[in-house]
Amino acid sequence: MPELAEVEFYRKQWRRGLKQKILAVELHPGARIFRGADIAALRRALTGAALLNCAAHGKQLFFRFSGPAWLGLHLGLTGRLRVEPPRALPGRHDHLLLRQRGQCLVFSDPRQFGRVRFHRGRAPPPWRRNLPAPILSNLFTPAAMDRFLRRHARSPLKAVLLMQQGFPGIGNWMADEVLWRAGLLPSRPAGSLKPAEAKKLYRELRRVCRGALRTVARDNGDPPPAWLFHRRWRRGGQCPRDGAPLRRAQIGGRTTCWCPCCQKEGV
DNA sequence: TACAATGTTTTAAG
DNA sequence: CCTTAAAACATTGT
Repeated sequence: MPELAEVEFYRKQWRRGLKQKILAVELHPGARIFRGADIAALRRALTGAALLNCAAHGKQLFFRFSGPAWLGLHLGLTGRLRVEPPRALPGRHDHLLLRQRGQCLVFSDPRQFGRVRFHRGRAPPPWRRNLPAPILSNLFTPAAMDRFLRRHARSPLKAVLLMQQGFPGIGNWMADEVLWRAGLLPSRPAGSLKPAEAKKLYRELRRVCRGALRTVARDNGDPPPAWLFHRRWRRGGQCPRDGAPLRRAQIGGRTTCWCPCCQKEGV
């Protein structure tokens, strides 16, 4: 599920627990999402601690607690964060519950591709440092994007857009949306773009991120009606721009949707 | 039934 | 050491 904007939406769910103490931590010790994490230390440190800060970076979520202690969450493909009444009972896929006075913060993930990380100490944990430049930050420059594209010059554009080291927060539907709006075939080698094409890719990339944040992150709703998003899974889906039947294929290991009419091979 | 699903990580090959 | 591609992970829904 979660790409950039959905992750931001889920961050805002748990944000409702800011400044409040964790009265109890409940978790499923064997759950796969805890792989590699020190569960005993997590439980010990967070019980009685206050949630001081929350931040989203691409698809990653960071929560800082008094102590100090850090919780890193990745939602994988099916992870969600929600807020329940204080005494709510955990459902089948609710693997982590942080009970507070006013509410209970819940992390659920049926498929468990998601992940929980824990770190104790004042300094930010290793997994919180040296993160790639956020796409909407001023560190994400056209030159930086071009460098990344050239570094993966032989891979299809679609696959490169999915790389979190270069495009943090971009996932399957956002990548298709960006390429559709930029008029670029997903199968184009990333190193084959002419300057004008790279410029267009950059602009549409930022536009899609902004648009998704404005709509999806607000209330977990849908992107704007004219976006490819609404047609891409539909059988017999048509291009919102020219009505041409959409094509689908596996590119970069993922199902990819594009319009053969307005997304062209370079000269 | 069999396959695919808004994602990473590991493994292996070039 | 770097890039690239494919398989693996676990569960649900069509």
